[in-house]
Amino acid sequence: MSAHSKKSIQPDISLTVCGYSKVLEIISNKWTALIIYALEDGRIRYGEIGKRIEGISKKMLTQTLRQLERDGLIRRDVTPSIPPIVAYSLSPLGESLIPLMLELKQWAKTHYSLVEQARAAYDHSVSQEHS
Amino acid sequence: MSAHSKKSIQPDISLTVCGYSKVLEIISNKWTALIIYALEDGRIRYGEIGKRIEGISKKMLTQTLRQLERDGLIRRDVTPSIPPIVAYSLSPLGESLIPLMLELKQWAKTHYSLVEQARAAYDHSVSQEHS
DNA sequence: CGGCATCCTCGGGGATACTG
DNA sequence: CAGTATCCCCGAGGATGCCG
Repeated sequence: MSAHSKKSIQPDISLTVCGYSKVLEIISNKWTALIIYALEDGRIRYGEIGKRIEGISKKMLTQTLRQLERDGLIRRDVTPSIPPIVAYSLSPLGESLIPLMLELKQWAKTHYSLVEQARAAYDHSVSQEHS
Repeated sequence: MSAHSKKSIQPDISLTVCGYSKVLEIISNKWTALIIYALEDGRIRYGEIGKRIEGISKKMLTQTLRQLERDGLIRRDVTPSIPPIVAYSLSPLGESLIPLMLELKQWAKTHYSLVEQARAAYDHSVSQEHS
């Protein structure tokens, strides 16, 4: 290969390799961030999470919790009473995400209004040129 | 409201309000992080981005670039020659994301192997209990 | 209470072809 | 070169119902 040396550029950025994407793959599901947020305060029961997060269904709550558990970010403790009590809490690995998440929130606090301005300006200029 | 004070819990975590989610909504599209990564080195042409990112189609490249532009994170400079030259670069707002992204990468570097271990352990224990 | 099983919809995103 | 325009498919995720 490359018998002719036109200096062909090889891909050097890949979804499965890029560190950015690997973390986002973990925390960017629709409800993941919300659940982590709910768990920040400490140990909390299944039902309580559902009540605190607006609009989440039991299906997605369970599914997202399972994923987080599988990734080792949260712990699931079952008290086998009737009815059962199931409480979730962040694992040490999960807690290591908190500083990261706080900076996400901080960025939003200081920059999100600029994003909204940019969107408004962009949409306006686009609608103008189509008139 | 709350005529009866059973201390009914109100949702206090919302997709549209949570700072975590607002940032993730911006940077968590499939190709967004990769493109930001490609732009970190500085001004770069459309075609070059496509060549550097493995597996991206022209459609998704254009579409993701448009979103980033709309959000004010990147700038698009056109030199109207034939053929045209279009170069993209991070805006100041986009550059403000870089420290955040670096920490995402750093977290992956130090913790991702633990996530993989947790996944393997979880999958193993699940397959065990179904035998 | 804390799930799991189903069904269904909607849109993200891939493949391909055309264009100024 | 730097895009549009179409068609199409698959899977995330919502709604609903049943269960130990």
